[in-house]
Amino acid sequence: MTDCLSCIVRNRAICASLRPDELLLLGRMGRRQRVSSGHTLLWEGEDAPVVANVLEGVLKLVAATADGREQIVGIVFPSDFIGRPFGKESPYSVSAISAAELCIFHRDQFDEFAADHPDLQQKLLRRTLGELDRARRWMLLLGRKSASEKVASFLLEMADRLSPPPGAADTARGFELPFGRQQIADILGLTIETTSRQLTKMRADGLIDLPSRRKIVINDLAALNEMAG
Amino acid sequence: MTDCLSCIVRNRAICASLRPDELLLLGRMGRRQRVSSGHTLLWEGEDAPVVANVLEGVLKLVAATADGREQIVGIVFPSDFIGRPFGKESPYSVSAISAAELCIFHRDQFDEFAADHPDLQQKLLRRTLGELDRARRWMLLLGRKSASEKVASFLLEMADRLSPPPGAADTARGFELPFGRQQIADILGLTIETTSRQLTKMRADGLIDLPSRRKIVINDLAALNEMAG
DNA sequence: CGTCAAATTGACGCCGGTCAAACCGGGTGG
DNA sequence: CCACCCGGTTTGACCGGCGTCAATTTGACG
Repeated sequence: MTDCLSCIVRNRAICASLRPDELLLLGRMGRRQRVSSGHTLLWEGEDAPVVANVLEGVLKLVAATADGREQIVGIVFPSDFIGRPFGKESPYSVSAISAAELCIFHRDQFDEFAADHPDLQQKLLRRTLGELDRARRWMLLLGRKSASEKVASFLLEMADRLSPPPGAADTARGFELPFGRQQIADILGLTIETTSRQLTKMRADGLIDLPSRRKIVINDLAALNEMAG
Repeated sequence: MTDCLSCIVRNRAICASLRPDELLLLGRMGRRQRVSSGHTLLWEGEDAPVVANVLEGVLKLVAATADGREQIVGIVFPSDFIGRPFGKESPYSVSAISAAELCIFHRDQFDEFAADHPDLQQKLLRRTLGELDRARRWMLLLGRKSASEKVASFLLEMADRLSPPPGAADTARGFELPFGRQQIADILGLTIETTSRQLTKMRADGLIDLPSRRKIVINDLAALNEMAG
């Protein structure tokens, strides 16, 4: 049985709204599962029988055109929720981009449980409203920003979401992306070449350092903010 | 006092979840308001003290860059809900693009009411999840589709959302857009010139007719679907 | 040190943006 | 009824940013 009380995301996931006895009930419905990097949980357009909380790792939500062009439409971090309550099929696919651990529920069981627990449903509503806001800000980026503005905006958002908490051991500024270049391109609606060129130019201009393939160090936050448009 | 029982959107708006006595309570909190085309209800980044149901008319949600480029990030039709429950400021502005009638609530009063009415909150959650799905499909369009694919996708979506119900009086195929060319461009992340050129080309190719500035008649649905990518 | 995928760099072309001019339709006033 | 006006739209000419294709370099790992 799943031990929810000691769960790493106990206080951050939607479960935080539940009392211990309710948590026990939900825990009985859930099942922990490890998935390896690259594994696809839900397929675009297919029936989506499960929802889940993310305990560890990072996943991407991907929409694709008929001829295979891909756009990443969401990034899922630990304590985030995935799947589509109250809907049969997923409008995008969900894949792990790192090894991940999930807490999985059958969708209809979860829906039923949620209907009986308004606080859980409110947490889910708050989260969904936040995701919607984020998606809409991203639409501005995709529709109206230039390549350099896109990359600058991306770095700022990632610095915000990924920077280690201020008191962390590594005093080294900077953060490690969970993405490769192609995935950054798929997030920004660019090609991998354009993405790479923009990053190289920013390094040449001294705005950032790129100490390894996936590490980013921001040298000039103000200039980056300016550039983000 | 607002008479909710006879409201035009009684059965389609989130209020549909309420019993007559609950509706009476909510009705006391609400206030009907007409706004004229062009009026902006909420400003991007400013405090958003109200939420509302749309009874009549069409509104747009707009995000903008510092230098004035605009992207429409949502379109709001009758029975849709606007505003940001559980959040102080609006991440985008909301403006009427036709004369409109709204049913307005103070945000914190509404939040409180919603917390006590799980069915209302569930309706709101379902709606928000639907909006999120729509926003994400639009991200694919903005990030990865060509101008012709964008315009074709737009026409199909509008045909779907705006076509008169099958048994309507006007047997004339087609529909009337609530947008001008500039607004279509702002929806698609294009310029007005590119949008205009694509529409003209589609007419030249016989895919559509443009009987007046805002009317669209689709002649070849299959070809349009093909073109949408 | 060898291997291989990922990333970078370069050369080139095209789609869609920019700027400018012409056109259209609907409303107003003579 | 018609001339005029004016915002919205269309059309044209031009050009630059970003995509495409291809070659090279890098760095992680055995």
